[in-house]
Amino acid sequence: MGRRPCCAKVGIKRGAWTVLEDKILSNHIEIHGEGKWRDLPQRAGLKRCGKSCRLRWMNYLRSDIKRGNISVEEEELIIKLHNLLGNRWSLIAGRLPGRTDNEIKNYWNTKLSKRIKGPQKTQDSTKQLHKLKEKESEGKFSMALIPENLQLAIRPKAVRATKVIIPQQLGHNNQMIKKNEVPTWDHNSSSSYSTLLEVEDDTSFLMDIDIGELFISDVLRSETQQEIEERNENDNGGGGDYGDVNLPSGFDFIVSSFEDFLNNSTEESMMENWRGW
DNA sequence: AATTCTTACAACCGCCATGGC
DNA sequence: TGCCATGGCGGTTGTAAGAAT
Repeated sequence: MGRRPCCAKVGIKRGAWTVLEDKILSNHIEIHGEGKWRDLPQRAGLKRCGKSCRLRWMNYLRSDIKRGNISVEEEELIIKLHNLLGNRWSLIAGRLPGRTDNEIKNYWNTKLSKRIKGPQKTQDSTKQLHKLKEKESEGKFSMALIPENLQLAIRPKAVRATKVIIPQQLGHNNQMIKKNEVPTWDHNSSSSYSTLLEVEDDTSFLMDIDIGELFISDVLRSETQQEIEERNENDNGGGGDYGDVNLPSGFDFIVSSFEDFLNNSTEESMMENWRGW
């Protein structure tokens, strides 16, 4: 049994929406509210696919949509978030009030992806997984070689954004450090406490993203716009503590936390703590 | 002025997660 | 437990407008 198509393809209008169609759709949603998209066109008297109506409403007609150019601040945020989240446009859009996932995706594809060129040191998780699976099918690699707990970090697609939580930070022996508490952490890197303060600022844009949605590798490879530019200028092939990945200073603390977390945890406690974060 | 190329973005498509039954 | 409807997501395509030739 096949899947029922979202709408009958015959007699359905496609392409650009007219002003009249927009008005009909807006009026209908104002009166009846969102939802029941499949039946909406019939109820509203539109010759459109329900999915198309939803998209038009979500991406264009909603009153809370911000029109106009994307500001420098927004752009910076998009870049940061993209480094951390990859092509999870809806998650990124969730951090930019008034912007839609479609808009950000388009902006990225047409402007930012070209600007941030240079050798791609990283790939998004989907591609990573795809490549690994290819290698596996060629017999050059086995997924079994990857510890099970790390396999969990390779996820082909974003799960739905749910709650947004900032992880508590780990101190020695994985003890949680309460927010606003000066950590007793004796970190070897150039800065411990100062880095913590920086991190709190630098990650403020992540305040309501569930860190469970991030991969360790995502954190490891996150770059700020400044660093991207520096890398593009120098393009020396990198170095640093993590192979050819240039680490942003602001993430030292998080990276160290993850390292301690990985080094000092049993598989069970790891999963427990991870979910608890 | 005409044609070609590029850019920007709206819209479409297929797939997947979730929830109700 | 499985099926189905629904909503949502990310990738891709289509096309209008502007720039370049």
